[in-house]
Amino acid sequence: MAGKTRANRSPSRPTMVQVAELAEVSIFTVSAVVNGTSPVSDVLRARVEAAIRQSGYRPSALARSLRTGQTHTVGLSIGDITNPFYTDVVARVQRDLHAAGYAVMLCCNDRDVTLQDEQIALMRARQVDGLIVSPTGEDARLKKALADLGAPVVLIDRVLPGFDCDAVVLDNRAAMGEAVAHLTALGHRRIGLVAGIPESFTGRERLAGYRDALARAGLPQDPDLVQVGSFRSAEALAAAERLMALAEPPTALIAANNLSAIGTMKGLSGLGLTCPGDVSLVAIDDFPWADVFEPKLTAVAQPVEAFGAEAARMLVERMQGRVPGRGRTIVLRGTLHARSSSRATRVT
Amino acid sequence: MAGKTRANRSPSRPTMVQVAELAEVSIFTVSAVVNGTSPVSDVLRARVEAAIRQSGYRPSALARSLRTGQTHTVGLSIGDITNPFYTDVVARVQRDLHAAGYAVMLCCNDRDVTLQDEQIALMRARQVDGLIVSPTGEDARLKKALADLGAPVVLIDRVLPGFDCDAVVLDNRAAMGEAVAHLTALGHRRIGLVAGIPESFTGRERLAGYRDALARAGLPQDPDLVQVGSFRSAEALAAAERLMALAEPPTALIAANNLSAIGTMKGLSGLGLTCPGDVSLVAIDDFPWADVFEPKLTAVAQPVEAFGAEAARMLVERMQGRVPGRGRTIVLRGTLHARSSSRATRVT
DNA sequence: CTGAAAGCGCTTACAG
DNA sequence: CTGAAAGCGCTTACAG
Repeated sequence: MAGKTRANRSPSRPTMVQVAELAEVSIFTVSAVVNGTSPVSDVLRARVEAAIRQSGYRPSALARSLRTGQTHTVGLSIGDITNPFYTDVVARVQRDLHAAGYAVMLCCNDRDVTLQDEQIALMRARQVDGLIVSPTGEDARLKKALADLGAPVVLIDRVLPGFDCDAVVLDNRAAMGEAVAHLTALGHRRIGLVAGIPESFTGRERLAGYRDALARAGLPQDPDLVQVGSFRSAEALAAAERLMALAEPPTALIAANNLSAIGTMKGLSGLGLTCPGDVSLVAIDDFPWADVFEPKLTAVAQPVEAFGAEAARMLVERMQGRVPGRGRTIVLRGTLHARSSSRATRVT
Repeated sequence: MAGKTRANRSPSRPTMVQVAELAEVSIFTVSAVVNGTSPVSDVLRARVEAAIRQSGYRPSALARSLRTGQTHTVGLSIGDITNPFYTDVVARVQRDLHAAGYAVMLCCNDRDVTLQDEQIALMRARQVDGLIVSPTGEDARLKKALADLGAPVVLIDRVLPGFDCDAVVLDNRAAMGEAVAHLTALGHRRIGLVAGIPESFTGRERLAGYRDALARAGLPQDPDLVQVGSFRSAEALAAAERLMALAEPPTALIAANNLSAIGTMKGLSGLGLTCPGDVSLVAIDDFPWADVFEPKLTAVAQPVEAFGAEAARMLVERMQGRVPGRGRTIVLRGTLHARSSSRATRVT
């Protein structure tokens, strides 16, 4: 081991001018070989390359961006990275965008609209070339902030009514339809919903999907069977408690997302109820460990990789100006994984 | 709803010069009121503020950074955001750094050393003011890249032998010690380890902690009882299979991290073994759902929030130049949560 | 194929 | 308290 490497501020890194002087060429020539933007004779090229190696020159992305107006940086704004759905999406977006030559700036607003506006302003100031956002709320201020960005925007998971741009969303109604159909096929007739945020696209769509599916199955709509869990564990816990406290409690529950499923399970165990013994449970969103721990959660898995890949692809297309015109919406299908948390009712 | 807001490239945003012209002052005055960097008379200030409002002027962080040499951007380089430990740490780092006025650039290298170097080079080109990194490998090239950064570095989770900088790590030996002590107290004498990466700081420390604890308990060191799971689910699955295939299989297993625990559980269920019926299991790293699904995983929880908070705090101190001198290492303690995945041996 | 020069949008000594 | 001007490190017409 060659002694300790010490972290220290480098004493002003070499600039293009210095490389030019070293190589005894003009700064233009240096730029031309660095960027391959203009043909350079072999002699000069060799001199420049030697000078670069010798000086340890690295171009300043900052200066380049100021000149070109492009930062090759993309903003990624979500509510909560801790939600496994977003974690997976972020992972894929980061990977694909890096491969396409873009860095990603991550912002989590924890569902705080003000923080969200602030973060978008921050990304605007830093002149991101594009933005992928899973919007919190549907405020006019948000839409204005996005429009003012002056860069293409791709929405993930949620659509923003009244704002035209690319988006990639789940077929929420179909996903909910599968969940309900799975349970009715098992004989369930009272199916409770631990619902999402009513003010969000996903919350509304999943609720609508639930209602549609009940209707298709010829089941009545009982408002008591829908309790808002706000896509959060603690709220879902309370919602599950309310559902199971009904005079005629449901025999099955649907959790509107991953965190709701955990909260619902907590609520049940707090009440001393077992799943699927006392109630069946189906969730929208899958977990990597759902196959392993008990009850093995029946879930409608979202194609998280596709979410990230499609969002990154569409954004890159827009940033490169390859796709003019109005926003495109990609609708992805979920996949039901039937496991042990849902079972047939005893009396059919 | 006032019609659709259309996402479009703004036709060149207003500049400081334009604001100055509008307000009929010098560009210096505009800068002074924008940054509060120099006192300005009330009359001029009012004119400037009006001009800013009227033109919708927003300063360019890019131009400012080029001048000042500070980007107020921090790099965050980790192996895999999908690992819940890093997810939580990233969440906290992002929050604290944003509060301190820094944006964060996220890079995941998926344990690819080459990709890691590339991403560090990318962040260097973008002139990040600092870097938080959970290093993949301990290569000399990596240490050189970090030193060349010319900005303070804070290590998370892993220390880099031969590179002096701030770091925040778990007391891995103590954590392992607690896991082993918990199991020996339950009467276990053959305790298998689904070990981490031998070439990493955490892998080595946790293994050493396991060995020390066995010694303290007066138990023999059986090399067969240590199988490498590489901190990954698939490898851990195979390691668990090897452990349970021993002539004299262990009565308890320790998984070296969260993903190893999931892999170990998969391995067990593949072999038709139950936990804790056939084997007990203790993991380093906790899960938010560990209290809810069966078996409820006994785990040594890492203080993930503290990891993020301390790393962010130390980096900010360094970036502000408040703390000169050699690297500081903060060692955090884990907390054992005894749950149902570990139980007493039948014959004591 | 190569160079001298303007300019991207700011900040900041230096004068007044 | 205010202004004119240099310069951060690049790219890119414009000439030759």
